[in-house]
Amino acid sequence: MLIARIVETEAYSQNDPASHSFRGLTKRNEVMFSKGGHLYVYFTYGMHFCANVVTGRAGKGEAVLLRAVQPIEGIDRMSRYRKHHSHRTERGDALQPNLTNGPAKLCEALMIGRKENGIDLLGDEIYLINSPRLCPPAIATSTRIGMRVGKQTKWRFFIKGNEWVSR
DNA sequence: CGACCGATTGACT
DNA sequence: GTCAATCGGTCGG
Repeated sequence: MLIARIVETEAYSQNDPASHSFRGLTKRNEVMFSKGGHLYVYFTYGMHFCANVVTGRAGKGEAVLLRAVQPIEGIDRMSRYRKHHSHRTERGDALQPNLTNGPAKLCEALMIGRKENGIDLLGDEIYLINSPRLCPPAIATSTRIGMRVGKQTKWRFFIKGNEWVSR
């Protein structure tokens, strides 16, 4: 059993030029158009996987990208699944964990890949559980990371000050 | 069919 | 800060 706390996300919707669903349904993004509560995993840059929680009604093409998680249980196994990583990395003057602080890193650490695309998150393989609700001041927002279009939309959400956030 | 490129990462100047 | 790795999806001809 691996347990991790989601500490950073980004939102994507169909009328959003940065979203995979922007140009409509394709083989690759079909899970993104499924009913909310499924896992949409995509392969990118020829080597990385990234995972999303589908959030909309069927046909809507809405999902939330998991950008960073904080290991809660099984951190030793996660560390083994991550191929090339130093435990900590620079962020300005400070050091921060390097295990699950990025969308492709967390997939590697949690062994999420092609096979996990389309998983029903209400099942027993991968699922979400509640976490104590955070008050708004504890959540920060910003523009999303790594895109050429849709840069201005502030749909990145992360726990302020959490050291497992990607940046 | 060929060309381009990406919701990234790690290594390096 | 820059850049290569590496390949499937997407689009134009």
